[in-house]
Amino acid sequence: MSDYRPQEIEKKWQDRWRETRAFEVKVDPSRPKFYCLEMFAYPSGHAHVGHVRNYMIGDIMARMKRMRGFNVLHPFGWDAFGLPAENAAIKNHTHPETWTFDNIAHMKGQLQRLGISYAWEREIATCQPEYYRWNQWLFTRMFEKGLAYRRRSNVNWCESCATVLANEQVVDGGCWRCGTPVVTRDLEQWFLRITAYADELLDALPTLTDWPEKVLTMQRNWIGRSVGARVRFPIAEGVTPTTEAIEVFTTRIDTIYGANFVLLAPEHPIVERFAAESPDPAAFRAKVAAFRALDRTARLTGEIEKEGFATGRYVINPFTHTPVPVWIANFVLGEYGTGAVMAVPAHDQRDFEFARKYDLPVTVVIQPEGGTSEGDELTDAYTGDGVLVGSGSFSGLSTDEARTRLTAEAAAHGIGEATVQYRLKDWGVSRQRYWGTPIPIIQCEVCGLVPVPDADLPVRLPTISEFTGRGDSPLAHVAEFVNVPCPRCQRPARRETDTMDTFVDSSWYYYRYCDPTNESLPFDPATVAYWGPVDFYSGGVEHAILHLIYSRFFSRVFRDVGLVTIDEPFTRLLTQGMVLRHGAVMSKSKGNVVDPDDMITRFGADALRLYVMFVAPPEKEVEWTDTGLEGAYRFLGRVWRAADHLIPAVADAPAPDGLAFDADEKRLRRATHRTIDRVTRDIDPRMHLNTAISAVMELVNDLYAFCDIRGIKPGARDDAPPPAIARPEAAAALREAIEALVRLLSPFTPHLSEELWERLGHDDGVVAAGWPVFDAAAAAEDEIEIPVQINGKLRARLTIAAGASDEATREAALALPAIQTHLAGAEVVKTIVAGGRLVNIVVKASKG
RNA sequence: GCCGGGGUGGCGAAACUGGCAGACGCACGGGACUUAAAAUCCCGAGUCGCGCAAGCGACGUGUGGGUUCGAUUCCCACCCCCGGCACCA
Repeated sequence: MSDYRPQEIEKKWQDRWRETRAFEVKVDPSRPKFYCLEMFAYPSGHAHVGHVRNYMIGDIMARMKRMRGFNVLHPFGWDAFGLPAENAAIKNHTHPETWTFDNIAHMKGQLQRLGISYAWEREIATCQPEYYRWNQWLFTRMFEKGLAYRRRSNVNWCESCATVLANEQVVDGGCWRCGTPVVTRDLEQWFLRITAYADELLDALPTLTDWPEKVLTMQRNWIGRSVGARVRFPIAEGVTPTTEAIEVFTTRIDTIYGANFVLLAPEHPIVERFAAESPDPAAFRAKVAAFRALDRTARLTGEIEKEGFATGRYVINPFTHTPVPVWIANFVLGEYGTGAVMAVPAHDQRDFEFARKYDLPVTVVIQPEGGTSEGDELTDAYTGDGVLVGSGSFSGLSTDEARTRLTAEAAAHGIGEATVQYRLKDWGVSRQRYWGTPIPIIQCEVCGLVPVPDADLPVRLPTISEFTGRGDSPLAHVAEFVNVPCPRCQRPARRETDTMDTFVDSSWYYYRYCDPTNESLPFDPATVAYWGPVDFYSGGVEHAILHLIYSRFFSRVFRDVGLVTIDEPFTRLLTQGMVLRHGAVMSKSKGNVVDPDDMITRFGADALRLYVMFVAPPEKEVEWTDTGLEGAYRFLGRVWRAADHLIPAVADAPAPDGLAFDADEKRLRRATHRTIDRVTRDIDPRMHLNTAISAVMELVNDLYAFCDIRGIKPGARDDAPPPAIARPEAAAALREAIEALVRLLSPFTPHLSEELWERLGHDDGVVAAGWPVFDAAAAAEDEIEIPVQINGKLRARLTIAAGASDEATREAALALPAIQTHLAGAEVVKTIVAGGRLVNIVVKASKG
């Protein structure tokens, strides 16, 4: 018998897990698999408790599933490429690789001290050539399929990070990493054609039934499919159409008879020609330039005054056959749709405001159900559905029907067609930085863009010593890297010097864990067929539209190159809440981080794990409190004292089967088995880890209450003699409770549980022992206490045999003295007996 | 504006299918042990009123209505907080 000394037992078990490679697994088709994964970590240096909460959540799941007989894959690794390593190199003159691996070593130690049950043999770091070689391999496959392509375009540029950002990486107009406002640059860039999968990515969302609604909504918004039509408005010479046309995209073709003018984005290709052909090209161009110079962020977020000017040109509305003016407007986006819109001021709020501002006509073509309106009288656009008016032969149709009919009509005349437009753009993956995967392409003057042959992969990142952080891609300055013969014609050629976005690395790492050392393929298809998909994936919600949409895309690319057969990589997703301190997210700059190592030193990893899991459900944010952690530590001391002190007294206890338990012992056994049931369901599927822990706490309280009644003193000091327990039945019930308790707690507090389990005389560990088995008979109540209400107000409690008939329950309730008192002089209207749960007597108040 | 989540004691929270609101814990108060303190063990506690007391009563889950024998839970309207999207035609 001894005190609870977490530092000793935690070290002991962590050493043992490492020595026995306790969490290593292999493919075993005879057992059900469970792939449990937490989003891997960027090796920033130190993990704080906000980061490690996520690893704890996954570990609870992994450890519980292991005990329940699953073959559990629970790996970990490092998202090891990225800018901070390079920035640190610039600042401290250390090589990014040194910085990265030093950080990995430190953080790995932190995770091991937390007792997270990772299969460390499978650890990967994405900056290793053995890993990024397969980024290059897949990029080549995508290039071959036309899914990776290069084009010049306006891209998002972060001045501070000196690199391009994908659309997904622009948050509120700023860089997702550093917040610097994003500017536009015109660059030659590599793109991955995620839009080829846009429909599939959207349509499969409803199959993700175990994802949070919030994430599904965010992805749906991000993909932003809108169904509409393209319609061509011929450019007019006077009032006659020419053969040239401006094409618009609209979701409201039903309003086309009310299209009073057409608006062009300042970036629209025809703008320059209109300028050149205008009476005063210089003034025209100046106005366009002013629009284009508007702050990009403000333009995208709509925080600008809507302005425009007439080009002096007209197009013919192809349905009304009347000329309408063409304006250039600052709020029309060049990169969406066709960069031109038909403006229907009566039925679009933006167009309405624009028309009123510049005194343009407003023609009503949709009447709301039962209402009428005139363009002159409108104070707002009517954007709802209704019935068409003033729309030629289409008048009288519903908006819904009109959309179909007008689209068909346009198609029949070759002036338009149905089309689908996405907000989602192709993924720009070129980065003008060093610490990333080299893009495996060689540019030859004769052959064009030629992929590096698979046999020559990986294209290794050359070691460079100078990091300036200035200007273009660092690799462009490494002559030996850049100047290579063309793989096809052997003439001198140049290597691509940009590196890949690090989100490429994280888009498929979960498959690599299944087969992390494969040297001939990214992974063996049969191995991934066994382990995949990830059954339980947890991480921060900040990846809802970055990592999680890219991964769904990559998983499909792997499917289409024949390496996997599933569509969706993650079956169940949990987005964990952040840990706050003083109301703010922990960050080094705010100086409010809690270092897990400090807490482990003071209270042990088990107490830290228990506290973080107990304080709130996993999805919720939590506020860190030291007193809460102390409470968890106190509780574990209480568990330790009960278990360790009683072990000698219960060591020889008989098995519970067939024993004649008395009332107290039965009550304890009931508590034990009810707790097993509750904890089991609370962890999986409910993931209410906080209530699972409170159920265990209640069992501990019940155990102490039992000891109190029997005069057993588990809380006695170290030097007290072990208590004697007279009845073998009592010892049996106690041992059963302790053994259940230790195992129910073991996903949360693995070190403490293993230690107590060993001290209880088992030498094969809690995993081998398995999850405690619920015994419904032992959990059953003989008698139950149910509330008795009068008119919904609690008036008395009734103790009655479990399973009593409704009639017997009713009579017993009515006979209670407290009920009799309340019923005096009242008339019972009816009595509701909710089987075994409640009695409610409905009365009418007596008059007078 | 649209979408999603939420609002419950001093605090973190619980209540699974409409059935005892506040489990469990933190902080707090009392008792036992101790020369004393810490630790530990036991007990108490939503608010208000009456009572010396055991107890009794009223009120109580953001606000207002509704459905129901019964509502934290379902419906309608509204207020507030958090997250996401947003001039996307």
